[in-house]
Order: sequence, then structure tokens, then C-alpha cells
Amino acid sequence: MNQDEKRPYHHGNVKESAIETALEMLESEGLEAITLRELSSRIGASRTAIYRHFENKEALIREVILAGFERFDAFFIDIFARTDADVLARFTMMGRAYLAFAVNNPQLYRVLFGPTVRQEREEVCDLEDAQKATGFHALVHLIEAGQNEGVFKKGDPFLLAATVWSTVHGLASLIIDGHLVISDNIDAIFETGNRTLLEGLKS
Amino acid sequence: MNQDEKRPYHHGNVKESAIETALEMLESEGLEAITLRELSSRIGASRTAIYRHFENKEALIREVILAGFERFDAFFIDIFARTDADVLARFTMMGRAYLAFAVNNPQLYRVLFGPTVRQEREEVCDLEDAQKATGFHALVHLIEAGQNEGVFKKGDPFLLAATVWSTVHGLASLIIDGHLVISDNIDAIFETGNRTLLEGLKS
DNA sequence: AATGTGATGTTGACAATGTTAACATAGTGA
DNA sequence: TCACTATGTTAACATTGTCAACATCACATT
Repeated sequence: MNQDEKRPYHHGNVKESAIETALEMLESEGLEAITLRELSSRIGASRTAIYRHFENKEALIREVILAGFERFDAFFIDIFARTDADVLARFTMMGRAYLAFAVNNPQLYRVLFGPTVRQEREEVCDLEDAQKATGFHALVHLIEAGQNEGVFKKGDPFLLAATVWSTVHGLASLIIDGHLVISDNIDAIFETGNRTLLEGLKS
Repeated sequence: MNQDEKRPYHHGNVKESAIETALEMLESEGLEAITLRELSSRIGASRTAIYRHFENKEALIREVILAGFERFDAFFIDIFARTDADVLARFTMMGRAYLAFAVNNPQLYRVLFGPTVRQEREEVCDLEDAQKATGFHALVHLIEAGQNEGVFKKGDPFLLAATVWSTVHGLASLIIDGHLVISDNIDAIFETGNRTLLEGLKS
């Protein structure tokens, strides 16, 4: 945590602390604020120490994004674990949790699901894995489960999941980017969206 | 158009050509590629000529965004003009046109409805005007019209419009940012989203 | 016509940032 | 002990945004 103790020649933990500190800087000050010099300074290393662990700044950000996805996934473990709830309840819980994550971690959310990631993820892993990582996989399964139970209409689960994800992602994006003139009625807008979606999905 | 004719001391058209060229650079090479030096070079002026017309780079981008919104609005004039079509048809046409704009102008779309704009628009105009400019106003009206005709369910038109916008914005964003593994079935995914939305909205 | 005043344009310089090269230190195994 | 490699540091450079100082032009007033 501290970076100003003895400062031995070898830091010994540059890679991990760089990613962790970058993650903190991202959420508190934004992506633009992550500068290699400032980051190096905060972790208590010299400017270019990072280059011993990452090819360049882009590679660093790439790993920050991966760490961010781990944090995102961890956020959803609770919801996935509650398999006792019925499909409709889980559907709503997932949406609410997704929106909550975005609102509580706007900067991180923007990077995870924004334009930057596209190229990065294509390099890191193939697209199939990428969809699993984002929870899209779980959403498709949930919709299939709902179809099997007869609460959701028939149709390609992928297309239906894409529709659901679009709605919640769009809502999250518009809110955290300030395009919707709302401040206190986030819940109301989520409820409307969720109810409309469920009515459009029911069989 | 050309910047290498005689090159008189006074360019005479720095402001307009800067915005126009920046708009071209944005779409063809991305926001990052817009550098004041490169931009100045392309319009045939020296590096700092821009500072006689814009306070700084941020102010330039702000005006580029405004010009982009004009282009966006122009794109929708056709749809708005066809008031002879019924509400449902206009609803679908608006959605399709919106998605088409995003897909055909991804870089511009990202800037118009991405995070950058938030602060900018709050300075340029108040939020009410901002919503009118984005066509959100027209969407609210369309939903109210549908409610009056009895084809849309009752409810706060603002909340319903926010839901619709979220879906189409989310779809557009996920597609142009490469998060959905689709290439040829954009139409299919739009149809599913549109149909689900209409079923969820009907009275 | 002369002039001066503000608008517009240009060059030089500087700070911040990403990056590379050259050098320094530490741990590890032969 | 002695390399060898991983890790860390400093110096230096190119790019970019920005400001200061200077140059040129348009144009109104005399």
C-alpha cells in the first residue's frame, strides 16, 4: 500500500501494484488520469519500471481491463448463486445488479464495455470466451431456462439475450454518461425498462 | 478543399474548415487522430492558427460535436417528415434509421452519445435543449401519440421513451464497439429487439 | 490617401507524456 | 566466485497542447 518506506532498489511487486493502482486511478480520476509517470510515482517506482512488466501503456491497460472483468464477474457471483429464485426473479436481479455495478463503477464500466476493449479482447482471447466473460453466456442460459419453463416466448435465445443486454447496457450507458436527465429516479426508469422487457419477452 | 494552392498569409476560413476537416478525421481515423498540428496542416494553416478561433482543443471538439449533431438531426428529417405513416411504422423507421446512423458513422456516434459530451453539452446548452437535440423529444412525442391512439400502454412517456432509447442506443453501442459477435445478422437482431419492444409497449 | 487598431496568422519555446537506450543492481544457479 | 538474467534507474528524444512575441491584413476614421 505505502510507497515511501525504504524504497529498495528492487520494488519486487511492480506488476501487481501497477494494475491495482491503475484500477484505483481509473475509477477515482478517470482513464485520462492514468499516466505512466504518475502511476509509477504512486507505486513507488521510477518512470520506466513498468516497461519491465508490460510492453507499453496499451498492454498495461489491457491487463487492467482483464482485472476489471474479474471484479465485474465477482460482482455477479451472488446473483448466479441464487439458483433457488425463479427465472423472472433472477432476470430482474441480474438487471438490477448490472445497472448497480455500472452506476457504482462508471469509469470502469465505460472501459469494460466501451470502444477501447474491442481490439484488446480480440487479442487476449477469442470472442466466444469474451462473451462468457461478460456474463452474456449466463443471460442466454437464463433465457433458455425461461423458454423451457414456458415463461418466455420462443425464438433464438442469442437474439433475445442481445435485446436484453442492449436495453440494460444502453440504460447504464445513458445514465452514467449523463444523457438522461435523471438524478433520483433511476429506480423508476429501471422498473419501467424491466417491466416492458418482461412483457415483451413473455410467451 | 485544397490546402496547397498559394497559401496567402490569411487563410480566411480557418474555423469552418477546421470543424469540417476534424469531422472527417474523426470518422476516418478516430478521435485520437485529431491532433491540432495535423489538423492545422491539413487545412493549410500553421499549428496555432486554431487558437484564434477556439479557446483550446476542447472547445474545438465541442464545436465539432455540435456540427455532428446537426448532421445527426439532418439524418432524421426524412423520418420525421413522413407523418403519414402510422405510429408503429414510424416507431420502427426511427429505430432502423438510428441504428443505421450509428453503424454508418460509428466514430461520430460514439462521440455524440459517449462520455465526452456530457460536460460539453452542459456548458453549451441546458439539458432540456440537449434532449431535444438528440431526438429524444420526438421519441417522447411519438410515444404519446401512440398512447392517444391506444396502441401503446399507459405510463410516463418519459420513462417509456427512456426505455426505448436505451434499447436502441445499447444495441448500437454494442454493435459498433464489437461486443456482440455478429456480422451479417444486424437486421435480425434489430428485428428481434424492435418486436420485443413493441410487444412490451402495446396496450 | 494616411493611419492605427483589432482580427488573423506565424514562429519559437516550454511542459507533459510515452518511449527507447544505456547503465545499475539484485537474485540465482553453475 | 562468477556469469546470466530479471528488474530497476537515469538520460534523452519525439509528439502534442499551449502560450508569448511578432507579423500581416482588413478596414474604419480622419
